[in-house]
Amino acid sequence: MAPRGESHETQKLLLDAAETIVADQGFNGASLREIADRAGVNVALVKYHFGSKDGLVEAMMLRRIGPLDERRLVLLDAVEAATPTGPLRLEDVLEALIRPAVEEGLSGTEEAKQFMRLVGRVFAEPPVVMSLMARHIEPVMKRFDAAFERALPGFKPQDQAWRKVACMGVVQHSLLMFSMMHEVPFPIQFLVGRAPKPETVIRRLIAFCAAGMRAVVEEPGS
Amino acid sequence: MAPRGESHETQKLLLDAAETIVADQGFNGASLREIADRAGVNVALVKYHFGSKDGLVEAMMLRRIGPLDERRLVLLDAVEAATPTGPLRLEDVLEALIRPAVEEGLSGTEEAKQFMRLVGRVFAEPPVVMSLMARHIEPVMKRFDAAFERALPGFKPQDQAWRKVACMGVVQHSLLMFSMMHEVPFPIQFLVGRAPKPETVIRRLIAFCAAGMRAVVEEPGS
DNA sequence: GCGCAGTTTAAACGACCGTTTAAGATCGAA
DNA sequence: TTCGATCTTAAACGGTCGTTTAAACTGCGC
Repeated sequence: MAPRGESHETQKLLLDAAETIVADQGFNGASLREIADRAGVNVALVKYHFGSKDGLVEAMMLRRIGPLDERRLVLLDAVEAATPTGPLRLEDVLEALIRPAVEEGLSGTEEAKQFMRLVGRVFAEPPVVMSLMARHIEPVMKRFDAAFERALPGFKPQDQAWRKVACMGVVQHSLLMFSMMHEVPFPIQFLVGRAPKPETVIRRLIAFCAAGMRAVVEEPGS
Repeated sequence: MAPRGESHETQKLLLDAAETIVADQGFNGASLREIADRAGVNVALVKYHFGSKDGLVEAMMLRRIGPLDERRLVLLDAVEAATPTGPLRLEDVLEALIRPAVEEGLSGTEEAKQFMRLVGRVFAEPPVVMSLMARHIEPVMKRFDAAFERALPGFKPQDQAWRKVACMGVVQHSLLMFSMMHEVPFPIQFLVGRAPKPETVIRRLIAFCAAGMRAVVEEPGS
């Protein structure tokens, strides 16, 4: 079809198929034959274009992680530029963290939604997937650490840490639940109502996380 | 060794081994041969005692889910009994939800900790695992729904729903992070400090979730 | 002693896995 | 046309999977 140069078409077909199937069944559950079938290409092309299953999944994740983290940093840059000194508004920092993820997960292409599902369960994946994600998100998190310190002056670093973990849990779990709401075999009924608009979700998650991060923990002196 | 009657010993060995290995590698990644090896018994005994891999994992989960949910309901009963009418204290309801999970996940036996790791990633598992968990936790969640309505009167049901999802995300993700902190190959460095005591974690998560649940979301009128 | 149900064992079954091979197709360049 | 790099193909490789088989072992009632 398009022989000369690199056949980006076949690669794209494989990456798209991998996104759907890996998000659905996880790294171990997704087989190369199923991915290749969905892409409509031969299994051996995985080795040819990506070297191995690990290589395919790595390329699949890199294609999405980059733009997502970049958007987060662009938004964070804007927040920091608007307030060069003094405390940042906590809600603004949280929005830079949350908005790109929600927009990708709720109103992106079908493949982008699938990818956000995978992000929500990345800690369940083998080291190949997990460490790749961790490696790329670490410098972004360092930037947000500094921003949270400016937004919540007076909080000790270890207090920031667990609060940030809690926020990531809110975002990941909420996106995962929204993505699973539309699956037919989803057996949990305690999610009432229809899927809200992305802007609504963003406002809700920011409000929840901001209140949680500002929460004061009473000391055990009692 | 103990032939007559049912050989509960072999079953326990298999369940313990399955807990560790399934929590580590997920349902798809854990092989029966590895589980049987760790248990020190023959692979065929899985079929004999549990019928299949599905049966083994199902039995493994039921052994833990029951006591965990029971403790949650006992605590919730106490809260409701102490305040038969009028609004409940939100922190008390959250404690009934959070305390049993944190205590199991941070100070239980090694196998109990492993199980809580699995709970934190249950949404990434095949329907066998996922639907089983969902089926058993649903009636418990119904009870907590009613309790949250009493604790936050004036909130609409769909507002309760997403807030509860956010809380579950906080608890699951935090426990998962704590359990992964102690793994040597864990590549994420943004969790500073040592593992805190369970009581500290419980107070923190309750404070974070309570503040988040009370948070008011500004309406889009702007 | 023998029988017998409960339990354990080693070995094999077919299926699927990720990977590899070697040959073929397809085009632009010479 | 011939060459050669790029891309694709069908088929097979060794290995592991969950499952199954059939035979052995175990301890109690008879």
